[in-house]
Amino acid sequence: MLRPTTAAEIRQAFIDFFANKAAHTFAPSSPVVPHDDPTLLFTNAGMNQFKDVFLGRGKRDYTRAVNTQKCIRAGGKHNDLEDVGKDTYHHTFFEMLGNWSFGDYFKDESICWGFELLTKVYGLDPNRLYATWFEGNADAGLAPDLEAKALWESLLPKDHVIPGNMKDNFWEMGETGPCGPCTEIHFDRIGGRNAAARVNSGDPDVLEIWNHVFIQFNREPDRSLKPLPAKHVDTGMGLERLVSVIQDKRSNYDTDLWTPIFEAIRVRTGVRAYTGVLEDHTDIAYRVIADHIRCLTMALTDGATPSNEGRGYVLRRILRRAVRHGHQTMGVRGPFLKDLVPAVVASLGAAFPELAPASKRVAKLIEDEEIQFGKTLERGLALFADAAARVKKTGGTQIAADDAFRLHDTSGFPIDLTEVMALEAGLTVDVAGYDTLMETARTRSRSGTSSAEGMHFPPDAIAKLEDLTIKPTDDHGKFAGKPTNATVMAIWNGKNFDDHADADSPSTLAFVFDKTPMYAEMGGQVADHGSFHLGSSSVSAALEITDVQRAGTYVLHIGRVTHGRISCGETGQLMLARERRESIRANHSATHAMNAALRAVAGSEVEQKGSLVDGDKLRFDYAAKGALSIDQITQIEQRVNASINANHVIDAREVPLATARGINGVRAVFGERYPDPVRVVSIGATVAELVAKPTNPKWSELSIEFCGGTHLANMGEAKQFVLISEGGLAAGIRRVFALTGPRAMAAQMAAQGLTQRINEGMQLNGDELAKELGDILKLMESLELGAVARAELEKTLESLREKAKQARKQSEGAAREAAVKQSRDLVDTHANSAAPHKPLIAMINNADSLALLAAIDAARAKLTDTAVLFLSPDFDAQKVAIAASCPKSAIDKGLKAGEWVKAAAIACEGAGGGKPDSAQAGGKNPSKTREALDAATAWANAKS
RNA sequence: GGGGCGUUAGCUCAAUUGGGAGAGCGAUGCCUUUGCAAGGCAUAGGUCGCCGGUUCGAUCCCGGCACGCUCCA
Repeated sequence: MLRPTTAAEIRQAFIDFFANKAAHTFAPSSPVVPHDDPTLLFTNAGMNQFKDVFLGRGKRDYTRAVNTQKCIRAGGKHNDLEDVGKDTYHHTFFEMLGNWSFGDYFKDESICWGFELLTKVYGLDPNRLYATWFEGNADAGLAPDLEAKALWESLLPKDHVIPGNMKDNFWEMGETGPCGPCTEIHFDRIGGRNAAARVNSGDPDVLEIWNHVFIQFNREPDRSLKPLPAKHVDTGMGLERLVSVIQDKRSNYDTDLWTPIFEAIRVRTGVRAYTGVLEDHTDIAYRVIADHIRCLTMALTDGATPSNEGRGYVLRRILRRAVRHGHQTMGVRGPFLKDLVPAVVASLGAAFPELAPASKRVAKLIEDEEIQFGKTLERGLALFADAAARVKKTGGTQIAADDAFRLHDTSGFPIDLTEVMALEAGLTVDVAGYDTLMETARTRSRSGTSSAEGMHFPPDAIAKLEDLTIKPTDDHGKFAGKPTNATVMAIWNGKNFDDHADADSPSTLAFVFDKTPMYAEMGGQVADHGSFHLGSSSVSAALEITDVQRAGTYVLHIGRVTHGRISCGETGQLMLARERRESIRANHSATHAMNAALRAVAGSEVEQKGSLVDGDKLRFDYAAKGALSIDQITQIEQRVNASINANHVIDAREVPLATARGINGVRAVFGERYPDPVRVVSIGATVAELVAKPTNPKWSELSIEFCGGTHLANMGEAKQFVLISEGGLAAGIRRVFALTGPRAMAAQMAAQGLTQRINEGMQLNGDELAKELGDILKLMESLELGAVARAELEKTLESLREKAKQARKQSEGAAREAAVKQSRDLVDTHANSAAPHKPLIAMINNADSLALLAAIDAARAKLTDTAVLFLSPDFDAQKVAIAASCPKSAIDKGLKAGEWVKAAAIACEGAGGGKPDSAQAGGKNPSKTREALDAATAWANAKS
């Protein structure tokens, strides 16, 4: 057999070896974005998709598996982001080859097959291989793994078999959970020597290539270890490293996994070719950009989007790092990463067929994000220029720490970027001060976090229930949801199991029953609420249930005992909150109908990204290019309501997965794994009809989804459907909210009422108009309204707004004119008086502060060298407006406007101030206007 | 989840002890020019994100909310 040499051949050889040789099932890589595990930022190990098996919560219909898993290590616990580019082997995205045994084979087969694959198939020299085994740990009560040691000594020279400690050779999944010893296979790139001492020493020429984990214990909450009944094998071998070893390259980046991508970068940017030098800036940029574009292409293909939080934020940072290296080192301007996507698809598209169809969408996402970053970059550059200018102005040479920090904190400029820019400007940066600020910001951010933990039900609790031979909860009644006689099987208080629970117990408890009619939170549908009662004629004890969760095969009913005592073994009646369930059903069925309508109206490329159905509303997220138009929203509503009016039948039934996938037009959520058989929910035809003729082209017009939720029997029960809002969630992702039933009808009524009010409002004038407009705007904010109705109302409101604005301007203008006219009369009289340079102090009627200022302006235009003070009482508002203006000659004599108005204001129980040449004030007692005039006169006289 | 920054004319942004909201570009009109490019003059355009509070007075201070950017976890 020919030795595999290219990366593609090496990958395929691994899969073929385990599939052909030892009957492993090829389990394709799960998405790099773990849609169903919120605790995980990205898929970061091959075992992620089998976590439920190791935890004892799930099963597969095979016991041996093999694949190459797409992994990302960036952000979160495993973060290799900062190291990428600096060395030969850190990557944000990489492939992990792995083989698994679920309670099937163990150490013997795992080690021997591994050795055979490496030496016989890949042709590695056994004399360059080293293996480590777990030496044991007395403190932890762990025996040495002599079995692994003996196996290796039968395969390798004895001095190539090395003991290892807890840190290197004992693997734990988390604080608690499955764990066990592991054995690592290392390879010496140099050869012809004994490199045992270099193993695990950080020498890049002696590297770990394959880790075999033997899961045989469960770490209990009390830190003790309990042997597992079913032992598992979990192995992982980084493809990029393996390829470098087989291709005899000293760096992962020198293999055929990277060279085509480097070439694409060279062509696009026009820089010199990659030379593989570690410290060289251009070569660093090559490595960073190549690594990051692989990571981005894969993550975006699998449904992630760059955003400002969570995994989306990690991706945004990765993209910006790549852009920065391109700009700074390679001198690229404008979006360029997007042009590298085809190179990644060409490189990995055969192994991961999902890449090619997504490539256009991915390139667009990347381009949008690059453009967006361009804007932020410009703002930051302006900030930096400002900071640098300030430094130079004061003759300094160092950018201040808080400037550097602000650049980082508000514009996302990493400190090293600021340093480079400072260097170019002939400056340095106060990095030590920056670090201090960074640390205080970090602690402040941390101190703000408060963790409120919900009901925790660890895997060992599930195991204990199994030990007590408690049967899985029978939840077949959840779709019918009828009151059910159920027996209490267990009561979990968050830490232990109790025999009974009393009303005076303050804590929230989780109850396990033998059967239940309640729906546990799943698939975007919230849990039922309900209650459990003991006693036949009168209720002797009651449990109020506010949450229902699944834990393995059990259903937890979470809530508190409201009176009496409930003990294990007792039987009572379990009922769910009927009305709430009804509206959840209506909302869920409407979600399906809307999904189909959305696809019909906005095009088949809209892809569901998630949904949430509760008793109040339905929420639906989907990937799409742009916003829905009002017209499209109208069409969607019409389609769903047409289905309601036609009273379409809704049917649900379990169907073998293969059959179900064959139904024309069936919809499945991106990245979701489905059980077999899978439950199919269809609207407009029964599942039996679908299965009878799966290829019928008519089906593509119906709503057919895989779904485990509760639904109506007929669409007519939803009564009415109204889409209330549509908006963007992140780039490329839209979110809509909608209502059904009574709430939908209420939204329509509200819209009608508002339309009428707006039309009637057009008859109003002046203050009444302004007040009505304010009331209407407030109502529009607080009411649930259809998106279409809202848009129409906004349009209608436009003219009302315009009218109110005109009315306001007109009344302001009229008041100003009246004030100005009075002012002119006063000025004429004053100018013709005996002492035209004496301060003019007078009262104006019906002038607010703005009109008063206009009156002052008018006076100043005529009496250029006379101080003027006007005031105007308003008895309705219980206010006195005061304003004054003083020419330079008066100010020189001490007649300052600010102090002048203050004197007048104090006399009418107010206050005020302003600049010497112009000032405003106000009084609170208009009946003292006379006193204010007198005070102003007296004060002015004292100054002249 | 928590922190920081921001939201001012159609666009890009100014505006400090809290005291009459500005520039540039764009728009409109007029002028200059054989025409173009351009130039000159003038004009319009603002609930200073929304709501509340403090104050005689809030774009500015305080609190809440919305949206955007950004950092930390």
